[in-house]
Amino acid sequence: MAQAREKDVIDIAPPEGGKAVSDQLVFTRLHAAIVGHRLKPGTKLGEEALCEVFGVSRAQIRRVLLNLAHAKLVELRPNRGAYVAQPSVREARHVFEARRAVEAAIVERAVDRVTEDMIRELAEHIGEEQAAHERGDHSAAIRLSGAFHLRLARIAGNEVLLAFLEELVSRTSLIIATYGTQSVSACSHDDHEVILQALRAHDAAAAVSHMDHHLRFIEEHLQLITGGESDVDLKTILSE
Amino acid sequence: MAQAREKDVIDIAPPEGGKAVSDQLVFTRLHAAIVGHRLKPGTKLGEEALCEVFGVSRAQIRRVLLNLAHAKLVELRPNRGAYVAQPSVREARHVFEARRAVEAAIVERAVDRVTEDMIRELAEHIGEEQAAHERGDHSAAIRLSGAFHLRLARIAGNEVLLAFLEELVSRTSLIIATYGTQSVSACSHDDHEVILQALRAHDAAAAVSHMDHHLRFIEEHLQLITGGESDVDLKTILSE
DNA sequence: GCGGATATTATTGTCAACAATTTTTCTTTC
DNA sequence: GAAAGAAAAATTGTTGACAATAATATCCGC
Repeated sequence: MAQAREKDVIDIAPPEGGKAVSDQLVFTRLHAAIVGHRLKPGTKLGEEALCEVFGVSRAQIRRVLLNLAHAKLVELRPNRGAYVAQPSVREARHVFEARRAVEAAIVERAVDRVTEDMIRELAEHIGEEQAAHERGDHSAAIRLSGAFHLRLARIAGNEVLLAFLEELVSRTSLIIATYGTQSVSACSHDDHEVILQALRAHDAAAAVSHMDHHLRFIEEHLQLITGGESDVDLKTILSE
Repeated sequence: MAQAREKDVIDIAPPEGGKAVSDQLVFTRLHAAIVGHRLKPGTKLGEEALCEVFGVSRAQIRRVLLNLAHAKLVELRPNRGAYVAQPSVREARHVFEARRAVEAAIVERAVDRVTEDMIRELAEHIGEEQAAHERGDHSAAIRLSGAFHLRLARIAGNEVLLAFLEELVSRTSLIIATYGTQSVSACSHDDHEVILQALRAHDAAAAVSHMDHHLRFIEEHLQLITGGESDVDLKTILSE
């Protein structure tokens, strides 16, 4: 009887299918932790540990880790476990190059589709970004900066490009965690304002150009010195 | 003793971990079957059936289906099973729009990096395409056509853009399976030749333009009439 | 004979125990 | 005391049984 009551309580507690939601939830939490620089690149993600943290089965954790690996945020080493990915310099450059291409396409389409309401919302968003920055909330600043780009992608109205950008924004955040200096997130926060101006003027060429410069600026302020993975070089050098 | 010997033999037989390979192999086989139009959109992919076909466990099939779902070739309906995806008209248009953006970026970079050897290989490839086409080998023609675009992506030298295009090419093939007419693969097969000419001349603007027209041409020859999912429309209409 | 409710079957989803592999710890030897 | 080797512990990978859900068949009343 006491059991029956307890079961009822449990049934009420999670309003929607307790299991499927849970899968998404674990993913989101880990995703946020990695993208928010709380889980640093290279950190081991032991299955048992994650099971205890989230109170779920290993099978579920395993599925989520597979999804995170697909998002390139986690690296799965066979028989060795899951680790927060450590993007190489090469990979970082490719991500930025791809981002410039994808965001150029997005901005071009956004210029055509943006409305007055959207511009108002974007301006508001930039306000939040600056607020987070002024109060020194790094974590929020990173998140909001990415969110701005994703808003443009939604305005562009192409779900495939949006999905691509979601992946690229997340990976960018991981790249910044790996190679970023303090200055990175500190600078460039009114680049968004300039882009918004071009959008307001429906000037596609200017918008694309500003976006391109914005992304190049961020990339240039990373420590992407080739040969960062010196131990690998040493190995190949010493083996002959 | 006999066991030890047998173990050695086994260690030699499959050069690389028999299990991990198997995972990849099942994925590749299913991927090829879907992209090659042998498994039509909407086909149910029962777990038990796949287990028998490939002689593997359900857990493995499950993992592979998750990967195929991530590649957007399979749709996983909770508690209902896995089905070959049926891209909507909207989705198809977004895929083509994204492809134009991604391939423009790829071609721009390929123009700068292409060498004489590569141009020779591409010309050879186009020859194979035409040969497959002339002998009426539809399946090979589709595959080779996609492969041509992926070759350009490899020449462009950006692994992220390559991964994006791999996804888009596969999805395009599924879109053609869903909305394609006979004419689609029949036409446009010397568009590749024109693109190659622009590459040979290192004319970025021309290459991008030709690629754009090539992709638009394919898209236009699909039956992407909006409202193709008429049953959905009926439902919403009749419910009020 | 037809529509609806119920029982049966088949299929998907989950879990816990077991096997295989890697990492760590503890000897042993020089 | 350090290096190599072996035993132990911890962790990942796999399998098969069980639970939950959806699809199908059967039965009953009209």
